[in-house]
Amino acid sequence: MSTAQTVLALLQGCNTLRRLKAIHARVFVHGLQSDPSISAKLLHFCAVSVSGCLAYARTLFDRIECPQTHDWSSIIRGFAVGASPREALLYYNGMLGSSFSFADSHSFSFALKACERVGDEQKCREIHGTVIRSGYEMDVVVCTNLMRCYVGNGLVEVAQKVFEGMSVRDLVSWNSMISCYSRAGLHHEALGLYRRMRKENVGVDGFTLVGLLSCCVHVGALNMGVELHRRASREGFLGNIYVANALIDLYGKCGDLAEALFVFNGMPKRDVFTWNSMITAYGVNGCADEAVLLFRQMLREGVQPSSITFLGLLLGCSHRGLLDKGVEFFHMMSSKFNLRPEIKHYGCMVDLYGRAGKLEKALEIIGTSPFLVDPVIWRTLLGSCKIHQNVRIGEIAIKNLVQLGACNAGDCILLATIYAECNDKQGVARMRRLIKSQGIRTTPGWSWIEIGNQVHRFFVDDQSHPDRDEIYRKLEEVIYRASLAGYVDSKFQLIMPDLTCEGHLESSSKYHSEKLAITFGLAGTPDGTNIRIVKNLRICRDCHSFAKFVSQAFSREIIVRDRVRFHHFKGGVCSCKEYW
DNA sequence: GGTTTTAACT
Repeated sequence: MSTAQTVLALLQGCNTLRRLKAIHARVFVHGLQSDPSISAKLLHFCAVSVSGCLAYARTLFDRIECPQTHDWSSIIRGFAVGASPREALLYYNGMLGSSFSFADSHSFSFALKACERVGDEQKCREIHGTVIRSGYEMDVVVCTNLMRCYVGNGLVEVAQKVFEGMSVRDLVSWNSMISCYSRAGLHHEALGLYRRMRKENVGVDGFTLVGLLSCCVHVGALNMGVELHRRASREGFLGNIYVANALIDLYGKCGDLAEALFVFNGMPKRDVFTWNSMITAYGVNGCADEAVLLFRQMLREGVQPSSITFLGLLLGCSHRGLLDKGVEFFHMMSSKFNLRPEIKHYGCMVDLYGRAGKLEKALEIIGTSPFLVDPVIWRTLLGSCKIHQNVRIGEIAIKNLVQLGACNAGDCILLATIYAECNDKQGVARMRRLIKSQGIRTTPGWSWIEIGNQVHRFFVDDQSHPDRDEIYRKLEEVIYRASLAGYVDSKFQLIMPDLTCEGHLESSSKYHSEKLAITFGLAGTPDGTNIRIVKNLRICRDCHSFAKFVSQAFSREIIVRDRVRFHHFKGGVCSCKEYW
């Protein structure tokens, strides 16, 4: 065996930087430093391996007289995934200017990865141009990276164009497009892609299932999730821990705790995601006691909790009103587990104290937060002020929201409602003026309902559904039957009929989206079927009351997942016990 | 020598 071959063999088995340096010394002793295959191997190890060293890689690279394409790729890759992706782009530019080498699919892919991390939209387009000029436009891996890079820069439409333009797509490209839609918040589009995959007979793997399940969670598409669960089971993916974790999350966030627990119990191996998903599932469904029991079991089994574990626990405590327990967990984080509470944990504490009526204490928590205060935390406080009709602290909250430039119509409406409930007409008028003067935009409210595998979305007073005439006729009937059961139409009841949960101020809206969705569900599913609604905002008093009486009048269980929690309506009562 | 996956305060 020649010395060069011996060195290459040594490199093959090398797994530490110390060993590598020893090999490097040997390379010098034998005068092999200019052997291109050896320097390439050395460089690749230093730039890419976890036990490598980027600074050392840079030294090695600088010593290569005529770097070849794979040398450039290694150094670009190292920096692209490391601490300074900007530097990767500098090397990419260097490669383009070099006369010894040319860019190939690998170097393009790594440069795009760097570009995605840097967040340079212009550079992304520029690389795209070079890709086309270099004839790599049809390369599957390059296109996949282009898609990711565009989405990372907020250009999902361009990513979609790249995807549609591909002449050959492999499963990774499909999975990546699903992930791109998901990152852009276009969950419905991602689920639409799955329909296309079925039509075009593209199979699925664990990546596909996890991506799709996550989309189902976001839009509350339980039926679709159940179908994916069946498919996962049929095709042997239930042993995939990612898939099983995503299923627990799906069932938890769709209000089916029994099924979540069934998946959890069936897992031979669990990681911290598994425990966190199940604890959070209990938390969001208002089962704090179960969440705490599970947490204890987690510790008994020797799993180290993460900060997310505590978020699930705190969430559970605040929705159940377990003030002392929540405070205990908050302190336990740092004292027992060396975890620093993050801004979201402070948010939970504000919620916890606020809901319990301790608004001064909630305000104090905001003051002690070492983080830059965000709008969400003030909005949380404002929500508590609404529950406890506290004008003074409500005004502090809105002032801070205005200062942060984050005050939205929903916030103004919340405070206006507090004023109205305290019969402060001037206060209500001030809020109206604030909305007008600041040109504050309202968030349109919408509700989803899934019938079969189709998700139907309704806006307030929606006119876009093809069956709208029939839906509105049915709605009149539903309101009539609900009122026989005791429902009082809000039009005669509210102090401010135009200040409502869906944020419509100017034109007094008649039918909130959940009323339309519930009606559509009653008409479109067999008697006795549960009706599941997902809503982007909080449910308002009127719709809450409506849902209660409908559940009684039609003997249906109605499950509404609003922006923050579940309401299970059954026989005229709601699981939230009027506390939300 | 490369590409795709999960949970998180209102």
